[in-house]
Amino acid sequence: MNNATAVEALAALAQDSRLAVYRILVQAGPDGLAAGVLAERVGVPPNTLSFHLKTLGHARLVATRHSGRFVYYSANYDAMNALIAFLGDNCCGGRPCAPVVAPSRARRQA
Amino acid sequence: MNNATAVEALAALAQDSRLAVYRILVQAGPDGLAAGVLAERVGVPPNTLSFHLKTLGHARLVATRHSGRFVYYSANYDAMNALIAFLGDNCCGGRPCAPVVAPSRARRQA
DNA sequence: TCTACAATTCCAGTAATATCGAAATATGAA
DNA sequence: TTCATATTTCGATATTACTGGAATTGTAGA
Repeated sequence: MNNATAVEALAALAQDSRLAVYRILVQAGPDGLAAGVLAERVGVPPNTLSFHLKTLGHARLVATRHSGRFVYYSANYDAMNALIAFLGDNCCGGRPCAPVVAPSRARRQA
Repeated sequence: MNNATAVEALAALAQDSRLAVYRILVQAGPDGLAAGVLAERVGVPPNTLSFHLKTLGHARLVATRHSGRFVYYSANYDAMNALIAFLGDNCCGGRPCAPVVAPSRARRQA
């Protein structure tokens, strides 16, 4: 993870519809949801959502799986964990501190 | 934390100079750094950085402390932890899952 | 008070992003 | 093949964001 990659991921999430989609996918789990279902749930036209899904995909925050006419989108958990680790990297210069932002041991192992 | 607040925080971080500043402040710890020091480290004019610091401040990601002619900026760790919790909320519908994005027990207690 | 310095605000130009109608692509069913 | 559905691409417009020079505010020291 580097600055540019992190900016791309953060920018992908920094939009109403895209953040809503991402959270729905995190809650939906590994199987994901079809593009049309997401469009209806978020309340935007399918073409507009397609644009946003492309943005999330290019940032590697979501993955796609094709099944017949449907395209299922799912959250990429590894990308989020890497982003969180990057944001909290070397928190407080490595000294022990109460307000830790660094990933927990469990998270790093995931 | 709600969608709009999270979007504002993510948008604040989704910019090269601002992300660089934020990470420097996370590593600097609670004492923070003066605006001028940040401008020099990031390599942008003071007025441009001031604009970016205002954006980070409005998103509550950084706090300010005045001391004489200097203004010290520091990272707001609570805001980041709240954002991370929001992003991983109800991961996989609450079912136990390997790729957890939800905050660790230690993080929630911080 | 006068000067120096830190930081911010103002302003204008430029660039990037969001939106959605219409058209195109692709798969499945009749 | 023909039709219906799912999704994406195209194109044009509107909105928002980034940048940095110049001017301003505020504090400290001579």
